[in-house]
Amino acid sequence: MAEKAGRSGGPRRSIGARRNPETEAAVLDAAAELFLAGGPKALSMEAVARKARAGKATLYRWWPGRGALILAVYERMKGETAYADTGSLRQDLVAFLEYLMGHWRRPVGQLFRLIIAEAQSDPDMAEALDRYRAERLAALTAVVARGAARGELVPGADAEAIAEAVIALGWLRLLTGRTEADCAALVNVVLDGWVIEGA
Amino acid sequence: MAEKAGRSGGPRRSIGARRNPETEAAVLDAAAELFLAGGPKALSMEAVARKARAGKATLYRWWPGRGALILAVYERMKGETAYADTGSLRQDLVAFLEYLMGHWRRPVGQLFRLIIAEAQSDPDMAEALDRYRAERLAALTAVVARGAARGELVPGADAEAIAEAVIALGWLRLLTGRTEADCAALVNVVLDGWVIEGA
DNA sequence: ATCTATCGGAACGAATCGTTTCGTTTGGGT
DNA sequence: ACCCAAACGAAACGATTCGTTCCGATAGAT
Repeated sequence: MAEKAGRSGGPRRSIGARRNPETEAAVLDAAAELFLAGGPKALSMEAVARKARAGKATLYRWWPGRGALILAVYERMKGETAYADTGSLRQDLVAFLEYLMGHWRRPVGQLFRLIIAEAQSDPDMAEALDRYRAERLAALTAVVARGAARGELVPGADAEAIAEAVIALGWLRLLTGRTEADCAALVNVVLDGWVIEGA
Repeated sequence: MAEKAGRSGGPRRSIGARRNPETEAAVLDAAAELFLAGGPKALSMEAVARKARAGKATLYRWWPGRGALILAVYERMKGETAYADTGSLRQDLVAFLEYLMGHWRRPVGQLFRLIIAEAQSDPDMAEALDRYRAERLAALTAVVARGAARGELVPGADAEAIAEAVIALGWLRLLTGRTEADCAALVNVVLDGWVIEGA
């Protein structure tokens, strides 16, 4: 279960007046394993410290609280998001949504659900989530704008609004546990008003 | 602060082998006041029992846990949802979304955010939320279908998908603290693909 | 009159939180 | 080469919450 210290069986010691990477890794490993095994409430500072064989003082030295630790685990788990460029806006959006849904069917989806949940009461988490959301919205807006530049959309279409609607559907499906979806149909609802069918 | 017992200053006693409505009211009042004053984490079973001058055993007798208590408070705070019938589907949806957003700008919106958050880790809460969401989705789907029956939509339009998209935008805005929105624009993004403009 | 379910109150053990203290380890500044 | 500062694990602290379990008192139901 990788509950032992970094290398050998002995406990990790200080490596001097600087942060010990083994400790950081052990803590993040422990947090991820606890979350995957027991869900959100299993991820407590106490439990993480125990499993990682780290002192609580060490945890609070590097992560201000549970929220920061969750974010750190997420940053470590999430991969790069791919934004396809198929030449067709519709296909690009379907590919994005299918990637997103597939991604969220994995443990990282549960973690993202937890982040959204925590953000409803933790201001720091809310701010981090908002940054992340804005970043994703900007990237997807660029995809839509690219399609518009190719002349795929009627004039006056609001690229950001379209991107936000796609993201909104993704969030709703994630939060209500319905990530098995017909992504093409979901995209159609949003997009059909704006595409030039003949194109 | 209405922390005293129901009528006079004396503590509430049992009124016999049946539930005391004053106790129920005092508990729900206390829970609502604690939430409004101190946010989600202020609403603990302990604090509610203290403020309501009720025994914890009494709380757990009537509400299995924090989740059930939150739901009870929400049921008491939420009003009837109005579904306008203006004769125009677009106006109906805009009216719905404006009502929803206006509603959510009030404390009940914070409470609904909390319910969504708790539902991410509490199965009972998730089930209650899903029932509520399905109910709202059905009602809004009926509004869309009514418009379709009036011939406002192109044939083949998926009323439920359109309704879900509108709801998804509402949720995203609520969860990210952006309930001040141009509801007409939000509706347009979803609806423009399906309306028959000439109608 | 007895039964029974409720009420407030108190206490319980367990768990978590966030902080603090302690002794040890070791790199980096002087 | 020496010593200080910082990181480390471990343990303990008081406070809070949880969910349960007793208790004596109350008063409708039978």
